[in-house]
Amino acid sequence: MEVLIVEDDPLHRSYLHETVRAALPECDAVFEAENGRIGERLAREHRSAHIVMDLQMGERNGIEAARTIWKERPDTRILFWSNYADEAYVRGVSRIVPEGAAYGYILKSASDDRLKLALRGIFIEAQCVIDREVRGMQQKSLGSINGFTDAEYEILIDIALGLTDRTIARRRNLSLRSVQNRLQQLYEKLNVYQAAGEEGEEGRYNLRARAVTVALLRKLLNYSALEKAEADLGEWLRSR
Amino acid sequence: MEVLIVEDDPLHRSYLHETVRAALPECDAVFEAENGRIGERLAREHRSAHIVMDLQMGERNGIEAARTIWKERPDTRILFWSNYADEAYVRGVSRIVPEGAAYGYILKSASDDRLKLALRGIFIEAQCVIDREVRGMQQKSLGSINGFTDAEYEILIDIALGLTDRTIARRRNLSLRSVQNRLQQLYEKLNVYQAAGEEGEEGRYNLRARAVTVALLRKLLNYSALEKAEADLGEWLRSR
DNA sequence: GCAAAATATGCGGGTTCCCGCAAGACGAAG
DNA sequence: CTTCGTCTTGCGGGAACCCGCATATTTTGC
Repeated sequence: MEVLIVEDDPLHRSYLHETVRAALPECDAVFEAENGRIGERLAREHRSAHIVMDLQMGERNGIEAARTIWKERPDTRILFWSNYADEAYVRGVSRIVPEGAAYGYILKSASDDRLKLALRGIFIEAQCVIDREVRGMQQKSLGSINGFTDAEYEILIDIALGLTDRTIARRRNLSLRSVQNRLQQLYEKLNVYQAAGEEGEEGRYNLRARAVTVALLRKLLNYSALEKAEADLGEWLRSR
Repeated sequence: MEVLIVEDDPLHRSYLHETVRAALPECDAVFEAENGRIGERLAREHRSAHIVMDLQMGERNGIEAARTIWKERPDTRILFWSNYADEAYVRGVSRIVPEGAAYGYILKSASDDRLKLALRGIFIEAQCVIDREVRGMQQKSLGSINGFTDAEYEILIDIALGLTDRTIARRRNLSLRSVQNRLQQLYEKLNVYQAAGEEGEEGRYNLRARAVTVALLRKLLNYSALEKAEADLGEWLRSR
């Protein structure tokens, strides 16, 4: 068995290396990549079937790397090992995992044993191993109470990018009023109406801008999600 | 000599410990704290004069911790050791460093030797040691071409928080029109006017929201800056 | 298949935002 | 003192935003 490690922090990389060696005696070789781009290349060259990957990397982040890797080999098993359980990351990952693929999501704050268990579970047993904290996020992002629809998430991204209502309507093939409906829906869910305060005039917010802030503070959105959204937008703009 | 380490990642913490021992043989004792709050407490208890600190920590980030520490003992020497050179961090740090204090800002990606040199430079020689990459940011944030005035930065934060023009005016003791002037100034500097595109109507942006996005993408703003700004806002709201 | 519920559209209006124009305030040079 | 540059404020208007109300259209559950 061969394992590929994709992680930009040298300390974490060598720690992962040791842990993989310790948890998987059947492992013959361990390769290391220090960012997503190199990770993609090595995965292609070695036909890697077992990958441990950080999500937050400078050159090319884990989600993008995983997407292209999975596009080429959907049965690759990937363990994401990340510092954060931001809803933006969790949503990003579950968006791209192929049907039936085995994968995992473990926090860096997890213990040695949890990590080792996850390594064996995913690479040997083909299970899905998701940390408790991350699991909570998944529930939320898939609906139910505090959850956000795809439609709501989409419009959140659009206003976060700074698009006008009209532009959003064109981009999503909607009427102006529908866009505004979704916005109202979003404002509702994000609790942006609270401090508007009637005639009190105290703490009045610009709903549109406030919604983005609240989403950021709640980690519904984060830098890497914004970055990706911006890239998508650029592509769309160029295509017309 | 005693050194206090404030860093939430266990791997980085023990690496720092070793490096401090290696670089500073005259060091008698090393204390460790795993977040800003504990760091503040230990600094107080041990009257620490030499501190190495991460900026990004869950419980209480490095900038806040440093501020309270420096408030109690302005001659404390602090080496910030961070993953990022975001302008938001750099600006945050240079805002709080006391007159004449010795401090440093080293990136985690720097080599062993750079870190050791910085440790000796700051703790023994009382120099200021700022990494090249970080230095670049400082130039920018202090004025000149691509730089932002305090006024511009302030209004950027206010719209990022989602305040209305009127609220901003009250908060900053300005007239409505002045607020809007500063906004125009900000839009100018952030290059938000480019894709507005005349009658073409293509890619028209909501300037206010777009400005925040651009600032985030350029790392003029980041999560921790937003978090702090939100706390400040809450305080101001309560005070009236 | 049908009723109920959710979602999408159009219209009209009040509010906020964005900004050109012009007039005062203040400090820095000359 | 004058003049220039920068900052501030007021006014007015066009555009965008927020949203209540009423009407299609689609989806869902039975």
